[in-house]
Amino acid sequence: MSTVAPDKLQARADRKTRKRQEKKDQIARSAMQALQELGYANTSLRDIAARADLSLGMLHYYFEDRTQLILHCVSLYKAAFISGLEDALSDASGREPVINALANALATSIVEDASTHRLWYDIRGQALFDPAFRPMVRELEAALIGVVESAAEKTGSARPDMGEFGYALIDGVFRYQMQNQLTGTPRDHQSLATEMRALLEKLF
Amino acid sequence: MSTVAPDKLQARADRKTRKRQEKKDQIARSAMQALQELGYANTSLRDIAARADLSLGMLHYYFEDRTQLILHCVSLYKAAFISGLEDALSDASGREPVINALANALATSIVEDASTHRLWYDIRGQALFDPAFRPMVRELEAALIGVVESAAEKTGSARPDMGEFGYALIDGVFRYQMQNQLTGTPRDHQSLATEMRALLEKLF
DNA sequence: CATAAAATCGGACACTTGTCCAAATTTTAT
DNA sequence: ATAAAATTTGGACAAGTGTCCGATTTTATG
Repeated sequence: MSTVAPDKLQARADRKTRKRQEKKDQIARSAMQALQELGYANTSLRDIAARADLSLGMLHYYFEDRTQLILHCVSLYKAAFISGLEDALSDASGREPVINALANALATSIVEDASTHRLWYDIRGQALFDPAFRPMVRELEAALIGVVESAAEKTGSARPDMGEFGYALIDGVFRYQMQNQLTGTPRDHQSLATEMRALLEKLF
Repeated sequence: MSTVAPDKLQARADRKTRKRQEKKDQIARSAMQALQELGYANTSLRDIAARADLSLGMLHYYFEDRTQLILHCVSLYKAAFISGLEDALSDASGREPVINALANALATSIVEDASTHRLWYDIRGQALFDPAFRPMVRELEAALIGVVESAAEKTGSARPDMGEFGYALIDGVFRYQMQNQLTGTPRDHQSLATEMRALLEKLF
């Protein structure tokens, strides 16, 4: 029989799993550093371990395999990017403010997090070949489509297929901007936002 | 001194290099098979050699290294895709015919060559990390931007930045269609063309 | 403090990778 | 027919990969 109350045991177990989750997140953040820099194809577990100041074995102590670790990274990316967009949108109402908020949020993300998005596009590309990544990609894209639909409603331009179609268009411009930012001529926030606003004005 | 005329020597040399080029193309076509199926990250030179019914050493006899071989594949893809689009456009004049021709050509390519485009998107993503691929990606995208500009002129809607902006938009929809075709619910030619036409009507 | 559990290390492992080369074969030219 | 050149082979090589595990250290618990 146990010498402590069941609720206390539960509390302990929760603390344990929460601590474990935090450690996983911390490892994933280090992993994202490496993946952002080197790309999916060129990042080894040793690269990740080095950046996390951890031994190789630890990675397998916290993650089943390489794929699970990378999926955890994408999960973190999703949470950050989506909630950022949703926050930007939630503060705005009315057509022009909504368009401005979205354009500004996207432009800011290009300037500040271009190499993080580069990693996302890399993983999304991998999902075209490796089914293991598809559910996560689908989840993230569904959330992005939801953001577009939400913006469409706020601007009074909600239509069937607006979410998917709008996502594809915005993503096309966003990706191209990211590519130019990293491998071409970097542009400032205003220029990026203006271009994105031009698209959103036509879309919504 | 030589026993044959210089022009004959020249002709021989040309035949040699042409034969060599054809062999390189043939190897590259086999390589594309493997790359289309497995993706950049998961395709080894042994995978390629197996599909080309060639020994491993042959690949290095014809190509300096793995990167050069893959670049040759992209070069072949470029020639085929771009000239296909240019042909489709050259036969059309007037706003609606041009829009229809472009929408149809793109939709046909989604239905027939989705996995080839998947490879292109994979390589384009690699270029974000590996500078060796960037010149080729730039070249191909410049050609695609040129196609969009050409279409814009034919529809009388040429504007500054129309090429880049239009390319980004069309690419966003095209890529999303390709992704759905391969990992989601495949659609028929008409449905794809209708969606693309809807975009082109607004763009031009 | 003692003990059990969790965390961490360091290295072994089997396998794959791109590259390279000496030798053998085939093709071409004289 | 013969020499030279081009092509092809098969395997060796070192480096790198993901995975796994026994031993050790650290942490939490009674």
